[in-house]
Amino acid sequence: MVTNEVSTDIAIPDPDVLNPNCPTRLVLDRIGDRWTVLVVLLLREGPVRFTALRTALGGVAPKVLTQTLKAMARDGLITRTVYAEVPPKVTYELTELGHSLRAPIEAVATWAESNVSAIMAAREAASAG
Amino acid sequence: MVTNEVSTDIAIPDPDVLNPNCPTRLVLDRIGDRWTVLVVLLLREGPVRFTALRTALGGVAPKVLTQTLKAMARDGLITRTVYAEVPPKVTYELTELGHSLRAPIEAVATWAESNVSAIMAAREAASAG
DNA sequence: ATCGACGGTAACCACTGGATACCGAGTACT
DNA sequence: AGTACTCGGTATCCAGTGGTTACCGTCGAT
Repeated sequence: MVTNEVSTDIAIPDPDVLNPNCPTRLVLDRIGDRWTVLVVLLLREGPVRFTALRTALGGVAPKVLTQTLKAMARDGLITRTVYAEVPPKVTYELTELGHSLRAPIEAVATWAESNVSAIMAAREAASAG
Repeated sequence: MVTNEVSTDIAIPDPDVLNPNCPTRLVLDRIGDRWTVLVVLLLREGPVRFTALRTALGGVAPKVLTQTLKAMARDGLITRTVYAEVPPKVTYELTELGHSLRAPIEAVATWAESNVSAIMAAREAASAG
């Protein structure tokens, strides 16, 4: 009586990412976030300041970046460090959990880089035909 | 005058995913899409019909699913096959490109499944504190 | 003649991402 | 002394996308 009563239309494969009621969906939502992936990539080398992130991301609205960072911090992916200085200094850094996310994210990024041309070609063909 | 004048705040790492002007961003947008990842996962085993997808995804709005599938087809990730039957039958299937996306996506999905508990814990701790 | 299956489209709403303006503390400049 | 500037945001408003519900077209079964 553990996970026997799967009564949906389709057989649910091993990973329950596909189960709408599973919290893994929340994780996918986070990763599906427009900026989270990029932020992880940017924090690879170490702590980065708010404005540096903003610049590197190419002009995200500050509100949105704040939202993203807050959500990531809440989920334990990054830590936020405030320095009692003026002008203010705040840095963000990957936690261990955040670092563990690097590998999968980099896999996706690498795929993206390798296959952009194919995708662009398909897109052109679609709009041309 | 090739790529020597990196004059941003931050050093831009090898992958130009971080370059806002690079089409890789488009790819990330596609992957960042709420449903694309799930669709790829669902199409692993072979062609699947529209309604089956819809059911398995747990009640996506048909409009949104159509949008997602159209975008994926346009980008060469899946093919759409219409059968001249009644009632209508349409199946979607991963292309070779789509299959190549499986590995990175499954890496992310696996990570999600392994780390949901940690994330949920962090989230609880955040809301409790 | 009507209903139902399937794969959508049409019209409408809500929420989130985005752009812009502004703030507050302190320091350097004039 | 007054002003401008830095940094890390918040406040306000707008747009675009995801989401919901209703409906369509075809044809076989009832």
